[in-house]
Amino acid sequence: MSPCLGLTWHSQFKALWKYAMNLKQLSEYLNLSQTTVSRALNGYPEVNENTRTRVLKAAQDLNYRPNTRAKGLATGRALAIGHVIPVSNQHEMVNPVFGDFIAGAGAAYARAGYDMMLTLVPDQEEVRAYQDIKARGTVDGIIVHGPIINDERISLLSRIGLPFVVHGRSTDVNLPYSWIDVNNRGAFERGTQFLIELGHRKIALLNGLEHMDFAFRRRKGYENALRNHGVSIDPRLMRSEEMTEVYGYRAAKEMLSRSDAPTAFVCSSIITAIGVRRAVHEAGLVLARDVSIITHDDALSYLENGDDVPIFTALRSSVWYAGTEAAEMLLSLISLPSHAPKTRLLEAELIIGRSTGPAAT
Amino acid sequence: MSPCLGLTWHSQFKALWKYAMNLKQLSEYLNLSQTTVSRALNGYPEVNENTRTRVLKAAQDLNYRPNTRAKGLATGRALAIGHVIPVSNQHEMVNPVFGDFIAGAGAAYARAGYDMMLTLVPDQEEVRAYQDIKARGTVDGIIVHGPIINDERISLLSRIGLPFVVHGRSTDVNLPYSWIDVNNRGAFERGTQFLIELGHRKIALLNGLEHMDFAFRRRKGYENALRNHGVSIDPRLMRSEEMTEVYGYRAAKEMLSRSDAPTAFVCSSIITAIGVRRAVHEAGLVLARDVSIITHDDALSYLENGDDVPIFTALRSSVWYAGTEAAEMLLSLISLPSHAPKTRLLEAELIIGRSTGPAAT
DNA sequence: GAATCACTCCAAAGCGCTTTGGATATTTGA
DNA sequence: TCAAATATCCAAAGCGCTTTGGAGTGATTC
Repeated sequence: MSPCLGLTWHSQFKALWKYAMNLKQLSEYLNLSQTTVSRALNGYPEVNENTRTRVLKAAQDLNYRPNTRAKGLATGRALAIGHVIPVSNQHEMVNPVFGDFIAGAGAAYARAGYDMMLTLVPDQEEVRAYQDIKARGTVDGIIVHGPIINDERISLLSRIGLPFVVHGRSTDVNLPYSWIDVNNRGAFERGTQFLIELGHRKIALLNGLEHMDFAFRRRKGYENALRNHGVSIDPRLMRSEEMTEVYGYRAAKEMLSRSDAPTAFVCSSIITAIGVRRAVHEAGLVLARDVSIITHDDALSYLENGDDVPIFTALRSSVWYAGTEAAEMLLSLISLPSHAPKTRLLEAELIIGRSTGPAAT
Repeated sequence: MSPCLGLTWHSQFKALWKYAMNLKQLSEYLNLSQTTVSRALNGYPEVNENTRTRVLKAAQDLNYRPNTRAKGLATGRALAIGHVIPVSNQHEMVNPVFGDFIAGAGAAYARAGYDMMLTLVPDQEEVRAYQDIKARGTVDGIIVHGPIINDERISLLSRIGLPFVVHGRSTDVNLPYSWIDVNNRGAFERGTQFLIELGHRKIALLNGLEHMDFAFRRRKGYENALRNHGVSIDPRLMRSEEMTEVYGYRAAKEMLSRSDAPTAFVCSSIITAIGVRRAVHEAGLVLARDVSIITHDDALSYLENGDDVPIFTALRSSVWYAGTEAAEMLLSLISLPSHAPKTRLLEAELIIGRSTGPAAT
């Protein structure tokens, strides 16, 4: 049954390593019980240090790793975090923000030995999807993306008892819950005020979809600034759409063709701002002189806002950083489930770039 | 032990649903064996149709879902696909292409009942990471992203025996393996030729990092076209970097300031092309008239290349589509492991937009 | 009327791990 | 010197599921 020559075993297993080895094989190879090997690997104290090093070396040599599913079954934990991305069926769009956020979070998970699971969920099926995730037990907690106003997912998840952290917040939800968010209202109020102080009065807002909470708050900030300075709020200068380049272009083109064209634009995304810039150029106007643009900037790695001198004057907040922070909040929430919800409000920096200037008189 | 009133049980379980219920409970509730319930749920024939509908209804009502880990342990399959994204440590950049690809793949997985796992891997640790994934058995197969020239991951994965599909190919790897790729060489040859036919002779290439296989092939295509038309290949007109906006801007700005400035640019990404456009404007030049741009376009949802009339003349190939196709290839590879590797070469469309025109004479 | 068959259903083993509750040496204390 | 404490190790149960190998009905066949 068990050949005595370690070497024989060794080479035998070595040859077999493509068919992942298990604890039983490893313990037979070591002439130890599975219990002891398991304890040695997991750092329990009741195992001789010599034995432990022997076990660790063998595990290393034979390329052993515990099977995730089995470990999960036995411990009741999945060692995985889920990211649930709502997908509108009409347009299966993936906000580029998402990639950077995930990259940040992924780094944190890797440090903690957690896996990351992605689930795309059509928005009609959300309730089912979350129940599903909970019941199937594939993850220990989830990050909620793209919260809308009064997002029912929050009460659902609290009811279900699945730890979660929201990237963003949800206006009108009164339950306590964990979130990390940028101060969107404050940022847009500041940005709009900055334009007003430059003398602009006709300031357009090219916002994201306003059932999304972040966009709703941004509009509030924009409106606050206008109100505080006695500038009238003109619905004709406000748009709310998916934040594409073409959207920025079209909206700006249309507005700039009016007799009472706006002299400044506040954009919710650098991509939209790029669209606005295109319209500005096409209209034969000059940025910062004829038309000013200020935009939110998520500091995406592929859309850096210039180098030394920023292209756009911007409200900057790194979404990559938000990702790592959200991940760490969730991990600590999972390890200390009794604790109260954590919240974190990030401030956006106002970066002065080359897209703003005093209003033409 | 078992109260007779179905109602009692029902409400009892209903109250408990936040603590996911299991097969044993469900079968006790139904007064059936676990075997029968399992078979009923999984569509095996040896179960009465009445029983089956009764089981299905109860499962639905009590919100039962089989535990993924347990199911995986029992079946030996993970019902999950892994996506491994190499991350250079210096710059943790996430190519925006990735989001769209994932979205496409995710749709396919959802249809097939598979989960999606993401792993970010620092490129020094790749070998370990893949062995890890195999040994831990968390996924049934993986999608390999961002292949470089002579990518060692391919032979590693074949050796390990983990089904995989590469998004892209790897020059100099001679093993058979499954991949889906765009005809990058052909596309860039066509695009460059298009510019030559418009009379351009000084054509710059703003490529991605050329250790990446796609970028290497694109350069080959570009060079082929120049050679075929007797245009000399000028290293001073060729750049190879991470495809950001700032890269396009800087490179174009520098080149346009020369006495023998290029009259056309071939870009590897629409984002880089946007940077070039910025430099062109800033130099007081007019697109299509003074300087032409042709770019690869991955048809990203947030970076649509205009609407009716494309902004850029482009070589278009939807990465979202590539994602769904890759996913389906992998799924079929997993279900029929004996089959030979599948390969799929997608052609990029040449889209004529408003960024190209005849060379100024 | 016994044997065969199709139809339903079930008990129990097993997937690979952790962990409980000892068992067996080895030291220690008085 | 013997009991008690300590240090190591182990057998076996259990996590929630699938699946093997029957068992128990009636209905059908000869």
